[in-house]
Amino acid sequence: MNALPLFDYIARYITLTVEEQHLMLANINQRRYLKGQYVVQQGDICQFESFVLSGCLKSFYVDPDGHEHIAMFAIENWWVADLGSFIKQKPADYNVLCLETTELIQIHHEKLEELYQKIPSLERFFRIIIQNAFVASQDRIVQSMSVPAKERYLTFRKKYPLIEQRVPQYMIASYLGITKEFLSKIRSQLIHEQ
Amino acid sequence: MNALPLFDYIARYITLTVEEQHLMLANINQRRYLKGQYVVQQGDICQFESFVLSGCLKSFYVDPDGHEHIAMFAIENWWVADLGSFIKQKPADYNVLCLETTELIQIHHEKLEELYQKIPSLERFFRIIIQNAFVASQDRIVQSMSVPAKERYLTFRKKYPLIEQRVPQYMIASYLGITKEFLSKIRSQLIHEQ
DNA sequence: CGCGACGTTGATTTGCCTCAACGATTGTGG
DNA sequence: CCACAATCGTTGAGGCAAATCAACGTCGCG
Repeated sequence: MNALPLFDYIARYITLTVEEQHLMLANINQRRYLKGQYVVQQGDICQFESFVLSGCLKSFYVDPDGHEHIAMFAIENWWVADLGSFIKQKPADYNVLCLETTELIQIHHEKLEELYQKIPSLERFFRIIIQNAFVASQDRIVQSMSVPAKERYLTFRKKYPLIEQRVPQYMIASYLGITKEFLSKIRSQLIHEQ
Repeated sequence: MNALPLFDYIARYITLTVEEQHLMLANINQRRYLKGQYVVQQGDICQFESFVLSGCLKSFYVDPDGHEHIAMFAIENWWVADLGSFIKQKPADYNVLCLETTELIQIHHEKLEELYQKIPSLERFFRIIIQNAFVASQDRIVQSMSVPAKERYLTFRKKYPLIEQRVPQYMIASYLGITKEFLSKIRSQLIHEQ
């Protein structure tokens, strides 16, 4: 298992003793998924929090009309799960699907609860991670209300250049809350303006 | 100071010893605000996390055109702050304003960091709180993309009946991401269809 | 009473969606 | 190595949800 990127990432926020690192290692698993495979499916109970070692995923909701709405993307050094399903251990509202061959480190729900008991500073770690995610999520809500689609697209490109290069445009459109056709028109506008 | 509601609320998630409760008491303050007063203003550095003992507040962003976009409401037993400003100690993007006479319990940023050191289970408490808030925030994003305004209004009424009764409609419209005029039309539709 | 805050209603406009058709690129099997 | 099907992106015509603008009604309150 290649847990180094995970421990590096954790080390940005908290310090783990060697014993704590071993304890974690004993309670996590690495798993490889192929492009097109589901990590979580709507209706499943989400068993794992997953840390992305390599690859790319999307988490999305499929509405009753069959339209897909992307909640977030995840690439290297991101966490992904259906958090609502994970914390309440209830059926998932979201799907998590691999857009590329993807290596994940997964922590099972029960194991994480045990780890929280044994390594209290892990609570701090996840508090900080989720706090940041929450702030970003609030900002995205307000952006979607106050900023027109063209500007949201430009902001996305600036904020997530790595993602923009790796995922097809119709998924970016879905993330931005617009149709692929409309994003296409925005892009052609941007080209003609400059 | 009337910290009972706060301790009751905390007790839903973690158990504090008597000494820990005293330690907390020594590091929090109660403060009363009048209707119309700001707890945080855009540009300020947000110094406090505030727990609502009584009253009602809105947190909102004012865009460059002067339009106001409500990120959230807060009533009894909610927490409110500009979290992004609070955690990074940088100028706030949001305002927090009292809609009624409001009693808050406030924890200063520095004191909270100290408390985290001294009472590790507080990390757990806030992790859980913020996890729930994050899940709700993600759902709101997806809702705003997949559900038309009329349904979002009905969902809001069902989910937050207490808030709906206390705040003017134009603010609910702003929270839902629509204009007051359009919400008014939705309401008259709802009346005429039933 | 009169004013300010809030809500409503109607006419018009607009940002974005839907539907449909048409490239361009890629990959895959015959 | 070509055929042809997916997959992805583009373009245009028409439609709808929601915004804008403007006017008016209605309270509660100083």
